[in-house]
Amino acid sequence: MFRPVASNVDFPAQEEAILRFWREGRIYEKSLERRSGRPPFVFYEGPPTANGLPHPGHCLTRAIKDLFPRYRTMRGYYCERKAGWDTHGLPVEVEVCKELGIHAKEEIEAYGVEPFIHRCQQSVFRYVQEWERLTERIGFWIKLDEAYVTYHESYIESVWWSLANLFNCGLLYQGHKIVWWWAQGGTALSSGEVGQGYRQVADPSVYVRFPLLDDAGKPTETSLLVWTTTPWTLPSNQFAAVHPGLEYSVVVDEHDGKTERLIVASALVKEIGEKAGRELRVERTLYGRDLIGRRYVPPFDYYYKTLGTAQGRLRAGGAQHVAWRIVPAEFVTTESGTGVVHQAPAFGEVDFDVLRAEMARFVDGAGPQLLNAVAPDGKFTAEAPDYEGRWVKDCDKDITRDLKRRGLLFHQEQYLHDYPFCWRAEEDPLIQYPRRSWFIRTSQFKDQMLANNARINWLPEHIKEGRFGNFLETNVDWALSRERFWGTPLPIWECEETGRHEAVASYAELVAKPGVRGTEVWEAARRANPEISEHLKVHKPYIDEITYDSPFAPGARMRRVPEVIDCWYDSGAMPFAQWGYPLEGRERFAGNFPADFISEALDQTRGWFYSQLAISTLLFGPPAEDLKSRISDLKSQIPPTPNPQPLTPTPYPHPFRNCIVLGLMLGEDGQKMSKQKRNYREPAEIFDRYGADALRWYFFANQPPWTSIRYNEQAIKDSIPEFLLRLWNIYSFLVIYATIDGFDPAAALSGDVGQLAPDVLARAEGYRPIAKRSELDRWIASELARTAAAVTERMDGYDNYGACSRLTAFVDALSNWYVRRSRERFWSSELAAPGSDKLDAYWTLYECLVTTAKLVAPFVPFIAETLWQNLVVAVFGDRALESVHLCDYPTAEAAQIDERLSARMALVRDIVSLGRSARMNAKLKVRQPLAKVEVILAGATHRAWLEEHGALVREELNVKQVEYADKADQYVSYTVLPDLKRLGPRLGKRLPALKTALAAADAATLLARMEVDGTVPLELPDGPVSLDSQDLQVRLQAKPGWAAAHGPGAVVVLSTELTDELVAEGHAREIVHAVQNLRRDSGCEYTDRIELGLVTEGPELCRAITDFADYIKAETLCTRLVLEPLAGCEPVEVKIAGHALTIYLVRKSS
RNA sequence: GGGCGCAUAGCUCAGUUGGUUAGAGCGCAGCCCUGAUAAGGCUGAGGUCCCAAGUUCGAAUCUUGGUGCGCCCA
Repeated sequence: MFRPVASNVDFPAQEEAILRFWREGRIYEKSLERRSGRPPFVFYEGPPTANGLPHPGHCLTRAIKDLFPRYRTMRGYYCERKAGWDTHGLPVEVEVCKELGIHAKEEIEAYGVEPFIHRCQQSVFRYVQEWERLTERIGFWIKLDEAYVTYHESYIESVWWSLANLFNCGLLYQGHKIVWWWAQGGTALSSGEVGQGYRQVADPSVYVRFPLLDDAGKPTETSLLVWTTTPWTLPSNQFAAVHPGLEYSVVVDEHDGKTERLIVASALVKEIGEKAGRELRVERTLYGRDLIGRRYVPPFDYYYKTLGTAQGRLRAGGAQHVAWRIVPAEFVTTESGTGVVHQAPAFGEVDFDVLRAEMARFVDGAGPQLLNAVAPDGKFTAEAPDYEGRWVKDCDKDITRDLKRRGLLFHQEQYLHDYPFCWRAEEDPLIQYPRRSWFIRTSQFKDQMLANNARINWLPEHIKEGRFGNFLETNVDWALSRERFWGTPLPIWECEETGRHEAVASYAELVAKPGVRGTEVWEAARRANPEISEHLKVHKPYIDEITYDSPFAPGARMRRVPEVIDCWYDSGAMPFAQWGYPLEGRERFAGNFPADFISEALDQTRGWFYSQLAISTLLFGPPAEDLKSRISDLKSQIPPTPNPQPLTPTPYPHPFRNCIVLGLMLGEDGQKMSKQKRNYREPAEIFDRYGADALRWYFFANQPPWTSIRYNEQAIKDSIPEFLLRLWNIYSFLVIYATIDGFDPAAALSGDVGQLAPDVLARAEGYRPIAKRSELDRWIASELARTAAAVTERMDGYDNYGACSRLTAFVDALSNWYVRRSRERFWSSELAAPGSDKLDAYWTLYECLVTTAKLVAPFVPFIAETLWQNLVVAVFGDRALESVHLCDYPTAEAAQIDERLSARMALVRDIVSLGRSARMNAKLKVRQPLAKVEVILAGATHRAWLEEHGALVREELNVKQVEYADKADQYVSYTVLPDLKRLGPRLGKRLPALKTALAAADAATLLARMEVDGTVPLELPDGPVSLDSQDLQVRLQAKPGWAAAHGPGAVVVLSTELTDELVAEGHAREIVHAVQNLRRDSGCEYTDRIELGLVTEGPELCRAITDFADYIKAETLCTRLVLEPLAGCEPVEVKIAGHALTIYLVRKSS
């Protein structure tokens, strides 16, 4: 038999027990084994970093990542879930630095790269236990002990293989990148670090003349007026930028007896004149585009004197001067400055983009080169001899003075703005500075990435064209390298003599190189400390020690470049690197590419979503048209390696087909979740208080997953009574009565029952086909089938929210209509004999619960398992599947869907609800029986059926009689409304006229006509219209003066007339109610018998007691009822219908 | 400064190609049940759908502009 169900259920404790069961029973593994050989459903785990603690936001990610794989597994797919950890990157280094109390790069070097790396490796799993505990506790089934780890050798070698491929295809190149640079510390800062260091400062603001040249190259009287707040960048000036669409003015400036002409944006003429304290007269205007290409003289001639006349050949044909020209730029505005922007590409990212665009116009090598008169230590180089060796910011004053001396300074002032400083050395301003960096030529694959993106199913959809699509549109080459220590080493070796490069695809390939040396460093380290991880072999500093003979110059050595790579590349490579492909795992990779499903939060748009798409498109997509021939050439030149070349192109989309982009979770105060603010509760505590199912249901059922939600503990708590407890109560109800009645499905079914599918149940002794059971049973069976169909459809479309709302509605229907309406069937003294209505009720409720357990299993896996364990395993033992998660997801039994019955029952529920509403308005308690209700229906479709089911409504509304009428003009007024959705497209502008005509017409006449003819002609001002029955909707409204309530489909009118007998019955019910309260208060068991003495002065109450004595006795389990006091008890006085009633209650026995 | 998103009841959130009276849960008020009982149920009050303009026969929904908030980028 079923195990008894505790009345006060402790979900968290129960979940812990289920977790033990899953673990010990290897249920996850078995769920996979059952599906082996079935079509795969491929899931990729976006690797979290385990060097920080997980918070509730991570719970959402892990819950969603569990939901769909679980669902698909039940739907028959084979869905492996391999965990992964992201282990590289700056955050790890920062953590270690904190421990060591150091900051700067050279401090790390002083500490020693080798011990530093060891510490990094040891710290990456600092919180892995917390992560693993969270993962298991929330019910995320994923293979943690076979997790891929981005610092492992096999993973790194996969990454190397992919980079070598890109290198060999010419897609990896060295260039410059402008970074925020801490010159004193000699290191670049991440954007996060830069963001922390902004302060308001006053910088010099200078307006400088750049004299224009005429076509012959001779200086003119006209100058560009250029504005900058960094005078120290002027020696490295290369261009002046204007907006092509902006209007500029040539202004005449007369001062000190001189006349000169300046070019500034028209919008700024007045402001600049005011600053200088002079009247600037506009001579003429022109557009920015008219200026483009004009040459000028830069303020310093350090480079100009040698390169001033240099020209280069253009790709488009012809030649042009390489620098000191006016160039177009969209970013130029008139919000500050002059509208003409000084360009020093070495010291500004947008400036550098301008340079890059200019370079691209010239044939290779013929265009401008980057000019940079500043060394990495922030001091001028010998290229600016006047300032050599001085910190750039210290030179601002002298530079300004020099400009003034040479008559180039137009105006000077102080400018207050926000400028970043180093967060660890507050006095050091950061500068933008070019660093050499390795790039992936992603911009050449923009179209391919867009085509790939177009095929991905993004949820929500706007990500595709919005945030992600826009990001791809503005794609720039991926700056891959990092001048750091803890990361995947860039597998490129450089010839110390020629500077030529070679990429290495694996460790084996490296050590097989001719004349290889340096492997002994690692071996010695390993001997000295056998504890150190094998995987560190391919990391700095050991890998840097390995050199080999250069193939490019006899006698020269190949040495690794110093950089490591962006850790986003690591994670983006996981589709193949998680298997160690191609050295290992070729079949695993082939069988798991692309992914069917991934999900991460919105912040991964430019992170993991992009890195995966970019790497996959470059490696596995069809190559860019203009690269095709080049790549095949290159491929033929690639020396044979043990590794295969990229696969044949894989059709888009890859590497993922469906992606749910989760919203960000805010703290309870609407702020970002933050450890300092403590605006959230630790996940472990949530599990202990409410349980994982409550949290999961809150995530799945309260909103679509992509809405950014405010963490709301009350809402988590609420998912217990709203869903879990409601389901639990139904289950508890069944177990209580099944135990009393001895309902035992296992006794009725022999042999193996598997997952207790409908066909198996049908074999059970006493199980009648559903079609032969009562209407209520058929109704709930229909609801169950409809729910299964709807949930499946929604979940196939990755709509967990829609699926949950259907499940909620079903559980509500089961609890608040099926069980409530069936209670008497379970209580009846009838035996649960074969063919009996009682047995039908048991089988129906049992089947509903078993199927519901399966339906909710992916969402709330714990309660589903608990139900299955008791309803199935406890009785069938090993004749049934040992876990609900091994079952197939229920499919809708089409034969059991009865839409008409569902509609009818919905109508009954509406009518009952209306009746209650009417009672409430008339202040007639449900305990007061009424003689009659009249129900007026808007349509006759279900009337006959309803009339046969009067008992339902009678009981629910406590009335003696229900009458149906489809016309009842006395109670009801009719309104005939047009179906706008139907008529709108047909009538368009004539709709208002139609509405007026309908309002004016007599509804009853219209309806009568409709009944006879099927159509109604209507005369509108601009001609006649014919309406059919579907064009019109009838709305009923209760006329005032009746105890009535109206809804869309019906009006319910109460007969409020009370006979003496009805009143007496009402009183009797009140008395029963009072006695029952007293029974409870005096601690009676349900089965205790009592004796009652009821004493009252009120004649009506007396009559009620005498007339309904038997009823009162039966309801209250009373063996003796008298109208006088009883001894041996405390009398209790209550007031009923205005009269005092004294109750003497004596408890006898059970 | 740019991009993307969000704004609906006191709170947390739904609202399905524009359609008649905009929904749920919680909270609140009133009531019911007392054989699911340390539960459960019913009914009700509560909304200028952020503001403004536009498109349309009709706008919470589409367009434009604005305000506020969040995220990403600069």
